[in-house]
Amino acid sequence: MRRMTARPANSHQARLLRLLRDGGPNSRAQLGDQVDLSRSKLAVEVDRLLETGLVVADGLAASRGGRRSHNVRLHPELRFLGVDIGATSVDVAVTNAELEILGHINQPLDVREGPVAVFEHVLSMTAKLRASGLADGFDGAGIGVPGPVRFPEGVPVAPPIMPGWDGFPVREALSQELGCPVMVDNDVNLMALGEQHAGVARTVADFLCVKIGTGIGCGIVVGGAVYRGTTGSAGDIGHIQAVPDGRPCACGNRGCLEAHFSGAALARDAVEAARQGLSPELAHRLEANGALSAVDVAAAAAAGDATALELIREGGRSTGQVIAGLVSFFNPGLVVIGGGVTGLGHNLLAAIRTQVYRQSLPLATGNLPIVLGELGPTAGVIGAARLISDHLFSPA
Amino acid sequence: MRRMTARPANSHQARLLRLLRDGGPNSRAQLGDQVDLSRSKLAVEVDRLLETGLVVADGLAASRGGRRSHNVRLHPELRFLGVDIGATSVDVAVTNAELEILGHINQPLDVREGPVAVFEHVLSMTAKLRASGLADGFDGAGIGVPGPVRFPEGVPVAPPIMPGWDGFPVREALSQELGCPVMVDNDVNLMALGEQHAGVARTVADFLCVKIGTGIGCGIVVGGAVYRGTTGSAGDIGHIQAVPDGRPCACGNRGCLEAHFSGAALARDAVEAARQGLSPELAHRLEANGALSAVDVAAAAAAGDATALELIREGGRSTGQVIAGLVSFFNPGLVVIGGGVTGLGHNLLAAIRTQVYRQSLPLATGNLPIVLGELGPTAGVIGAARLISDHLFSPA
DNA sequence: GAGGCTTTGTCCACTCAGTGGAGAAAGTCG
DNA sequence: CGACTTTCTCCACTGAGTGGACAAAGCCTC
Repeated sequence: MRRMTARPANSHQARLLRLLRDGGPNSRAQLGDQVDLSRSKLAVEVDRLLETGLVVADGLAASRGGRRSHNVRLHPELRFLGVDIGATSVDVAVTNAELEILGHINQPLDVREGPVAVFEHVLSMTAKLRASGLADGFDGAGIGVPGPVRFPEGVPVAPPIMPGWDGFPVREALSQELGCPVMVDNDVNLMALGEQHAGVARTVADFLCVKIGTGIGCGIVVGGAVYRGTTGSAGDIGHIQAVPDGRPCACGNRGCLEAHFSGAALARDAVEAARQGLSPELAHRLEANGALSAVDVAAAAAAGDATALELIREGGRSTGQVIAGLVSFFNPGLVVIGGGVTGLGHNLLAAIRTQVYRQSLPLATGNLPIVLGELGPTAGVIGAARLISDHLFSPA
Repeated sequence: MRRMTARPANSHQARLLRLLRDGGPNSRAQLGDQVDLSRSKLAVEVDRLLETGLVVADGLAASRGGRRSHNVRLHPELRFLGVDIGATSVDVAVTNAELEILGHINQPLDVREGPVAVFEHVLSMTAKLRASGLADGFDGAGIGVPGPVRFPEGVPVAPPIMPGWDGFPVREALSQELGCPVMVDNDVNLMALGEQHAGVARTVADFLCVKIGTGIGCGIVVGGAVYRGTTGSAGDIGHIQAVPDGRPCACGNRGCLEAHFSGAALARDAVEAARQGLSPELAHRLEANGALSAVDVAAAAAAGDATALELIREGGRSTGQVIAGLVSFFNPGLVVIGGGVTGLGHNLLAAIRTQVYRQSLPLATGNLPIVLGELGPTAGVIGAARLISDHLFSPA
């Protein structure tokens, strides 16, 4: 394989590349239906893309009632790397130019081990994917980290849960290691991008994507583009007050959403309930594993454990309380709920919905779907691939 | 005078018109410094604008060390009308093409009288302005209403405080009466536009503009453009819960921000305090006027009345509580506080700041100014003029 | 006030993006 | 096989935009 280095020379070419990425192989004629260019001009730009090698001929298409058209597609050997670093695990995936996942590895890993250790893992996972023959190099990589990022530079800033990463030049370091362009973003933003690209948010311009994992964050999409805020911390809703004078939070305040509901908080509350003898189901599981997680709570609730169910409902209420405010403020066209805790499924969703529909303005909730993400654990890596492909498929 | 009907023919002309609007009279050479066009092309576009009559010659500029340049400016007879309909009063102003206010009238008026009655007032105020010789017609008008608007059509939707207006074709009706293009928006959005154009937010891309008047709303500016949400209700923060299990609100919930702090709530609390004998100052003023408003509370606080001061602080805390959440979520570069209640001045601002800086994330508040609006009651009408001029100064 | 330098404005030949029509090539359908 | 449709290519033409040459009009110094 040989790596592609060319970039689209103008906005038309960029547009065409994205159409081929999102729509798959396509004929000149079909592309022409979508781009508002004369056939002549379109042919010229496609020919130029063929010259660069970004696009290749792909045989003849079926006839639409006349001469059969010559299909073109993105180069089949293009490869993107998507990396999603969570608080407690890492996902690495290889995609083709159409952002289809060709291979995907997940590994538990504590982000607090610091950038150097984490990078070692990421690189060894990458090596494994390469060794399996899916790629012998990458044309671009996207990487998500669980904290705020100064987006233009690709550097984490003051990340609360990953202190050692502050100012670490993630973009530069990874770019050097992989020998390809790299873009860095918050993991929540990448989840939103993923759901927008291939999930439930495909047709919505303005939406929120709430990720409930170890912590809680919210991806904000405005007019189809991720909004990152002035310092890159937009969507950091974990420390919005959900319960006045509530539980103390690591941030120093009380009643933060994250202190009341998140993977960590739920595990803590479950252990507490088990110890207090409130839930035989949870106690049983605690004894078996020595620890509890959202999965245990979900299983207990499914088994009819009232305490577990109440924990989920209570968390949904807190989350819904905060989301209700955001919905009134932002008036989104869709709210996506994702992250590890979504294993709690319908019970959680129902509690959130109830709270939001009760508290937000009717005009804002009137036609507002609140749904679970569709892509599960792959949303992040797809979003990462989408991030870098958006970058590469834009005029140089 | 004769009205201008031409529109810019392309994006260059639109750009030039906006530069002349925001920078005043300017020479071709100076314009060239700002637009990244060759002098030849620039001259062609300026000549075309001169032909349309949108732009006129304006004498010679001072020398910059060589040949003196010929200035051009927007046609001096262009007139925009800015209308700001509040809950309890109406502002109407005439501006020139540079959006400088040439005349401004304010009149108390209850918006609940309905669109027909309000329009009658607006038109008679407009007639007064025309009679004073400031304009004999308008090239465009912007109008703000205190409720959500379906922006593309210029029609209020389900406005809680102005029930009779639901679905009333404001844009069409006013356009017909005035014989010029009209754009309609939420009054809060227009305040944000005004502060962006000529006030404190001139250089900020992403900011929030919180307007505390009879109700409370928030203008959202993303990347320099007003964000309106999916159904036009974005920024409607008056019914976000500020105090759990707090005061009952007209919307049916409890503890809404508006129920705890707004012009209406403050007046209610002040009367209550006066009646309970907690505040001699307020009681005195209540007896004198038969009613109390934010102005009275401000005066009482300034006179050292502890109860009045506490009312302000308490309101600031509630408001700050909600803003803190929005700041964490939105990560703005600036928060502007405006509206009638800003007469409460520094005490209010200090309470809001304290609460926000305490509750929001350090990264989001680190370099975040929270300031009072600069334009006071003229922000709305300037924003209205800006709205229509943005529309007219964009390619047809 | 003459001469040199700078800035501004005008003119013009040239490049290149993009259009739209003509017509060839390659299909389908009856 | 002929009529019709769709796709692709070719080409003349338009119009946007560039950049250089040059004239006009200012400043400054000697």
